[in-house]
Amino acid sequence: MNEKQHLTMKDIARELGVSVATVSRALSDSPSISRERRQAIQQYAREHNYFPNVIAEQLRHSKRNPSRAIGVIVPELVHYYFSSILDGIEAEASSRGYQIMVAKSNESYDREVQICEAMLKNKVCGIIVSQAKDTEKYDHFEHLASAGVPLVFYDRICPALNASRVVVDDYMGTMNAVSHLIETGCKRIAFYGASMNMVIAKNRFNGYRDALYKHGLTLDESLVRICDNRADAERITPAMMRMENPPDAFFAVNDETAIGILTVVKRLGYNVPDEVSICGFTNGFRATVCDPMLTTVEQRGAQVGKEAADILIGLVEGTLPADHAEKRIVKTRLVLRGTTRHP
Amino acid sequence: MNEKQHLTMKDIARELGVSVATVSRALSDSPSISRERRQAIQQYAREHNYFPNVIAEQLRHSKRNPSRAIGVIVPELVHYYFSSILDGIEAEASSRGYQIMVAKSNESYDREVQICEAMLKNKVCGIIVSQAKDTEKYDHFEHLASAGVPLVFYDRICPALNASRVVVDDYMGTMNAVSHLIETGCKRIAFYGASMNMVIAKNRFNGYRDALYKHGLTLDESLVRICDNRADAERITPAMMRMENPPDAFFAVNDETAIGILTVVKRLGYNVPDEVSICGFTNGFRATVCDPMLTTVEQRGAQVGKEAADILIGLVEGTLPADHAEKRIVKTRLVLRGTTRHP
DNA sequence: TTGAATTACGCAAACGATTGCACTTATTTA
DNA sequence: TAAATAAGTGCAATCGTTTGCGTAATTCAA
Repeated sequence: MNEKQHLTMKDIARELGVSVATVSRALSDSPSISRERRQAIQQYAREHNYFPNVIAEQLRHSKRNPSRAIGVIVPELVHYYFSSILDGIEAEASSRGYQIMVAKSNESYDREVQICEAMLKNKVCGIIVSQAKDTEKYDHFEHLASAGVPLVFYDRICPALNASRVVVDDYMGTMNAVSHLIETGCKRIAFYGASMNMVIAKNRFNGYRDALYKHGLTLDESLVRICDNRADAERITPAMMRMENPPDAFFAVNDETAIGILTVVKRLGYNVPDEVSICGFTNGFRATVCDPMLTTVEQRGAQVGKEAADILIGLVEGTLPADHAEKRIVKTRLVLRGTTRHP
Repeated sequence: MNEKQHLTMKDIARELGVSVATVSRALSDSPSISRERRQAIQQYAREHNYFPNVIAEQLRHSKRNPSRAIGVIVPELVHYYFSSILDGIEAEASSRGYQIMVAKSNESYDREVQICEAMLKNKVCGIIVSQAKDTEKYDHFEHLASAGVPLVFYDRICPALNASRVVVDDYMGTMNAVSHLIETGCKRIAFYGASMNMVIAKNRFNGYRDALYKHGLTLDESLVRICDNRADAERITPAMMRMENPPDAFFAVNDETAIGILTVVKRLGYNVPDEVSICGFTNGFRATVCDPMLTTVEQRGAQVGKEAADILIGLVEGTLPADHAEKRIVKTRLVLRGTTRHP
């Protein structure tokens, strides 16, 4: 019933009394095989549902043709932004005939190194990666690069490496969002961001700062906090609101944090958005679930993934020169909802 | 700088003036090679960071050793439950030395067939799959099975095929949830479920029905609706509440739908949970974001994924007999929050 | 009829690794 | 001293394909 052994060209050749070479050529529709034989062989193959052994094909072609598997390293899987990116990568890859091999770094440097090794062994044709928070050494990436495996960074890029990358426009995204808060009457805007050693965190902070300056406001350090998750937001926000001159708006580095702020602010009896405005960053599932719904900066993960895959495939197929570092920036979009006032 | 060409055994052999066979044996630490040579070869390999070409290894071993890549087919990626499952699969797979190859069916039968083909070509050692909603033929799965590729279904199983599977206990999960609604005083409980041609939808409905019966309530068909997303929920719920004898509770097939109900019910001025109770199914991101937070049945996607990977690897490695159909059921857990009353 | 051109195929080497077998030395035993 | 044993290597086939080259059979032109 279940004939484990796949049919090979050799089998077909034996059965039809021709050589393996003839079978190979017939199946690739080479004109150097007579029409009748070609058709006979193709028909036999079809009827016995032959399909080529890619392993062998790849081995034969390893010099010229790379594999068609793209390695994707993602810090987390159960995460709106990252799964959107994965979705974008998968869509682009599959539409261009590539498969994706996915591994989760769990934000750990060691795991990241392991994964690179495994992917290299599995002969991926290239790797799309967002660095783990943990990662401060780049030797594993350099090693890949010198082994000729194209690398594309997304989200958390590696500033020390001049590699291809696609990021969202954190600076402008934040700048626009904070400008919107100011333009709807907010004067004291708090900023909850991630630790500044990540490039994206710094860019968002700069966008915040410059939006304030642009509108003639001053930066009050007491309104700036390191905070990028809900639990921390719920912990530190009450104190923030107890200040003698509390904020009238919050910009949070992601939706999750914004929701934490919203929860606390509502519990403390403030009206959102009239007394306190809140703006997040991501536009994930959560944004339309809370009450009022969250104004937030849409991060367009699927687009990021698509661009990353596009660059990688370009690098693999030689459309882009191998030594070229392609850098793309995906524009964000401010989505206005109920946690901010409207002009 | 960037020497594309990987170092092969042949290179090492040439450089050290020995045969390829000797290199192979030395690297596998065979005692039949003299200690000095063995060490010299190993050192040379290490210094020039040689690593074996898996393609070639696999070709050589294709008879005995399957590959270590697991194919995973998922209907959607940007989805809490499915990304949780993916997370569980990835964790189990990577801890046991396997990679995962992911593809998204987009709920389309045609795409599903394509993917199966691609995965077969890429010589995955087995496939973990949730059927697309669309799928009603199973030939592609049977084809895989007869090619000797182990198959494990999760979530949406294929009832016509006696294959391994892991599902959550939809029946008991729903039964317990509806019982909880009844025990906290609800008498008219509406049911929003998916189309009954999916097994999981039917199981959930049966759980609902039996919970009613068990508590001496009767099933009112006018309270049962086909509805599994937020937009539909927001569309049909107002009419539901305008009935002369409106429901005092809702059970929804997923959190998203439950949120839709919650939004409408709150807007209509009902108090949740005092006048109307709501229970969802999933326990995803949304559940803790809405106000009040959602009582829901936790679906434990990561556990489902882990079990599925465990079965598949068992099948691949022969721990489980190849013809055996292992069926596992993951217990759900009712998470009580603010949208239902507490005893 | 003969040489050239064309057609249709097979041979065999490659891709990179593994492994049974044979072979050369060196060492031991009788 | 001859023969048996052991230790250390190499040869060559193999996994399933692809492909340059050679060659037999056929056709064509002169």
